[in-house]
Amino acid sequence: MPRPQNYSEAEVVHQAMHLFWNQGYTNTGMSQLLSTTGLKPGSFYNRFESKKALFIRCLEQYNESVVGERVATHLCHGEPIGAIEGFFVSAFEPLSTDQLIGCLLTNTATELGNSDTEISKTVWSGMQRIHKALSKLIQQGQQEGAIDRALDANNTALHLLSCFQGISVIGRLTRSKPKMRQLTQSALSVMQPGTIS
Amino acid sequence: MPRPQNYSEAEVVHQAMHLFWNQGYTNTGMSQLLSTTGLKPGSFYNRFESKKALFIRCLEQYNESVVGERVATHLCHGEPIGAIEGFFVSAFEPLSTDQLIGCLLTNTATELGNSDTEISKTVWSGMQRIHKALSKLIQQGQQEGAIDRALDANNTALHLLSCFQGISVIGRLTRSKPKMRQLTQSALSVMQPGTIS
DNA sequence: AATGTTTTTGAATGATCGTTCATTTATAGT
DNA sequence: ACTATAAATGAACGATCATTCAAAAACATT
Repeated sequence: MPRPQNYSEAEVVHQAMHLFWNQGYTNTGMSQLLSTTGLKPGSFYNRFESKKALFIRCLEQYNESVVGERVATHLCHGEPIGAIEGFFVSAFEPLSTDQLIGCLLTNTATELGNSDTEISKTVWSGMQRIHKALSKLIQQGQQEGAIDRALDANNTALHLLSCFQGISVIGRLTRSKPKMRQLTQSALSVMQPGTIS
Repeated sequence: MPRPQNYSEAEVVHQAMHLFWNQGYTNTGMSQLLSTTGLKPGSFYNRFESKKALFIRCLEQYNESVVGERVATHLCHGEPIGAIEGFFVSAFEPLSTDQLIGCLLTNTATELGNSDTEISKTVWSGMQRIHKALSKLIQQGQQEGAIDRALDANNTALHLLSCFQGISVIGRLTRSKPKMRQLTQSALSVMQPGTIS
């Protein structure tokens, strides 16, 4: 009976996510959001409560697809240190043009982490996802003997998460892949007492 | 002969810098800039070319006063590792209410590093200041034997700079001083083969 | 006092911000 | 065909954005 919806909601969220990823929340206007997705204002507000509500959906989608995908691909099997390296590389040297360089969570944390608690919570939950997977992998590596047992797994995972944010910042600024590669190695070196950068 | 200027240009830049530091460039509007500084539009544009021009002056001021001050205070004398720790602490546990938590350069890098090359250059020059001071201090520590001679000083300095950015991101998001403290220790641990976090 | 110079003032600019709403359109069931 | 339902459409909203400009005001010099 009703008129059918002529767009894919998932596709809209996907496209909006990439705009926000590239430009940030405030620097992405409704006009660009509408022109990119092809939606008209009425359709948009019929489906999404507001620009902010869409943004939070994009963050959730990012946590599920981008973060979730990366975690599942790199942090759930294989030799721990190599796995973590793969995780970093996937973020800073993306193979698919669909994946942008750097991290939406990093950008959002600095843009809005100071002012919007709802958004901050969503960003932090995504980061915790990474933290948990890293911590688990480190513990596993310690059991296998690949990682120094004297390290605190949670602290080390937090450190790696923080390094990830740092590389994301440097990468966004310089776009230097050599730097990002070098920084990844430095980040990993905390787990490898023998290795020197 | 001319009518005298009834405000301090340095004070205006100082106040604007703190607004940008807190809220970011895009999220700080001219109306707030004017009400905080007490300037009227005409006076503002008589003195500063544009909002962006003022922002760049704020970045330069930040590089000179905040970064320069921190570098001079913490990274130019004393025992190297303790000095670097002091540098981190000063940024994440500021004593003066005049210093905000985190780093304007970090926030600006993620907000505009992707889109504005002039701003990016100014941000990067501030970061290079930190990098150079760190590198010099590391080399000094290596000569004194306090830091492992096998480390590459430039790479290690870049790593510390990146850690600094990462802590700034995590700090802005969580405001957790224990986390920032722990992360500082983890960052320093690369230079201390014996120490374990 | 009158003059010249520069600043201050504050109203006003056009553009864009995010959002609303009345209307039209497309479908499935009667 | 007609009806009921929900979506699509696009003009329009008030608010705020950064910026401009003509007029008034304050000083040092003459």
